[in-house]
Amino acid sequence: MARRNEHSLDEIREMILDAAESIIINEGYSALTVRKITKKIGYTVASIYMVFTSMAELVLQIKINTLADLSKKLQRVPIANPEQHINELANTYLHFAVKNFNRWSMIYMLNGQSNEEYQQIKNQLYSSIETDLALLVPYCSPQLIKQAARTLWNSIHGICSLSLTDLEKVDIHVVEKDIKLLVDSFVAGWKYKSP
Amino acid sequence: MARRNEHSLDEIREMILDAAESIIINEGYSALTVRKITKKIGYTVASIYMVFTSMAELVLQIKINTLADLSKKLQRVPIANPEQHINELANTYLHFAVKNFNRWSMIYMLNGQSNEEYQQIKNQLYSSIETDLALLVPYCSPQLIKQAARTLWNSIHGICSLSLTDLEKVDIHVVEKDIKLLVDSFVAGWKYKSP
DNA sequence: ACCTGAACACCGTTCAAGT
DNA sequence: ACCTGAACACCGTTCAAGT
Repeated sequence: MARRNEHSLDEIREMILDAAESIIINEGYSALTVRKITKKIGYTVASIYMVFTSMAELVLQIKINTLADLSKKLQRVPIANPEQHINELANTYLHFAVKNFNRWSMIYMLNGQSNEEYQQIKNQLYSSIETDLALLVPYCSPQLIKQAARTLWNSIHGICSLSLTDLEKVDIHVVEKDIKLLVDSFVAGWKYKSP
Repeated sequence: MARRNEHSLDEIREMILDAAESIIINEGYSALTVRKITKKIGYTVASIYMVFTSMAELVLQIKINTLADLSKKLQRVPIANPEQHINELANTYLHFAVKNFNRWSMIYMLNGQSNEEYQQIKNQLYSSIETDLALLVPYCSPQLIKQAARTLWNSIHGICSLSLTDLEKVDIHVVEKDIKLLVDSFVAGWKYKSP
């Protein structure tokens, strides 16, 4: 056997990514194995190493794709007054996490590799909030804006993360209210305390 | 072979937990295997199933022990004015996470099992903040106090979590400042917005 | 009753060999 | 050049058997 030439290497790469993604979506990250992926696309186990150096690289690519999806959703949030816009962004993040729970929770699994592209797309997530905060407190130094954006965004993530994983029986409306409480309180306090 | 009777089952259980904990501390959670644990204590692989039903149960027990350690540290934080006390608690949490990074990050690894004891000890973490918040805004309903405590604590965790894992080259002083910014802003805004 | 040895059904990764 | 088959060194878990 060998030599089928039905698909180009690029096509095989895409087939693998698609198969892996659907396994993650349907069965969760822990169910992802090389054997399951390659069986799904009709190739042998070893074929995956023609297009990826390791499982870790495949996983990183999937993480990047998920972040890209998320980033697109956030960019589509309509511009409004800053406070409302931040609340909308946070809510969009929460609902993305709920709807794409298996893909989303995978992003933050510890240990993970990382690369330039990954870091860059993560920084994008902060930047949208930065412009809102800059509008709220004019004359604030860019450095403080960056700090506030990072702090607030990490906080939003913390609420989503613990609320959705701790026990899934948490009502989503409770999480929505927690996020609103955080954003409103933080913004109000930050405005008040800033020059 | 078989039958050595050098140790009671309870002793073996403790030896296993100690060995597992030191593997996690030194090599990280991903390095933890049944074979490594049992080799360390001089027993065979199968012996672990005399005292634990599965690796998952062992891992849950270690998580509980870590949370108990953390809870003790938090309880030792001296009472001060509410705002200062919350800041001290948050800082204690951060430093526990840094010093016990491998044990701490393991607690929040998704998928994990859970039981009564685990949930109970997690709820303890919120309660210390609740009393502080109640002092800050008298006549606030217990329900809103609970919500604020949960929201703030989850936010603190989010900052620690993303800051420490995203890339460990983050300066701890930066994280300290982010946490202070969160706590001060949130508390100021929450006080202002509450009845 | 306590503990073992060996097996079972899995992993990710490698690589000589086949077309 | 593309792809395979088979092996390697691992996993967690089980269980008949030995003392």
